[in-house]
Amino acid sequence: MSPPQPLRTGDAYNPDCPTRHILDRIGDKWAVLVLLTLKDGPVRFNDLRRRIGAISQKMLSQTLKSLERDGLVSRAAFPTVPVTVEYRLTPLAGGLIGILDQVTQWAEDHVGAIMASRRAHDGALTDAMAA
Amino acid sequence: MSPPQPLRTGDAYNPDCPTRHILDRIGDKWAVLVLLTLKDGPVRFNDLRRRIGAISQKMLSQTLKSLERDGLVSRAAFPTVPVTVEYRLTPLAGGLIGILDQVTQWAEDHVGAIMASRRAHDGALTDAMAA
DNA sequence: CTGGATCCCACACGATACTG
DNA sequence: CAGTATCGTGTGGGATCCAG
Repeated sequence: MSPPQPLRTGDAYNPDCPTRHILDRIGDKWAVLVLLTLKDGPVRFNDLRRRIGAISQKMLSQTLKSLERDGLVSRAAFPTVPVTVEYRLTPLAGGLIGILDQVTQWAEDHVGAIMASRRAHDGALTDAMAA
Repeated sequence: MSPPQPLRTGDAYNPDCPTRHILDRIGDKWAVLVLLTLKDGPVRFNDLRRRIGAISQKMLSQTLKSLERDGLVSRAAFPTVPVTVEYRLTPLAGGLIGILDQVTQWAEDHVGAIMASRRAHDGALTDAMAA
């Protein structure tokens, strides 16, 4: 079960491998939150801000720009009186959302076990300290 | 497809929600890489280091500790002459690995489209500058 | 071999102020 | 409303040295 196996196919270990770029994007907490928020349809800038709540406008703007650059989000501006801008997922992002949903589902299903493990671990440490 | 729907069940937006903790863990680049490396069986500390390559021993140690605390990885030390330590996935991590595999698979499948989007985007910018 | 402890700095991120 | 620009800082994380 642990053969030599020098390096896997796509090999995400090599920083050169573009797969790492995607991993980094998934690793971006704000990006994931934004994608999830856009799941049910187009949302305007300040709406996104309010929905996510904790995000600063700088990070939101920055996150949206990088997501747009990656072709995961599209931007549409309407020349209304105060300008209106809508963000929505692109078809490309569709498949990713499905996976992200699985992640959040898994998280909801197992967060109990994980928190329990943390308490057990921390408790063991505390006990060791007391001993 | 875009009803009011004030807030989703688990609501990952609220920092209080423990689901966010899991998201943050997934958001940890090194943690994901470590989990993926452990997928095919137990691996020793320095083996992990070499396989991942770019990681510093500090981050590896730190990542392993937090994964162990979360009950996703288990540690086994053998009192051999130079001490030997093996890390392996716990059953709890099993389901997560499946999802992580989907992520890497998706990444491999769509990295081309994403890189193309980036080039198109950057090219458009460059053109705008030149104009 | 498996880590822990320290030093240190780049940079991610938040807060604030300003523009179209 | 939808951003951009600037500044200050907290800290993630690398490099290095040391210990069991």
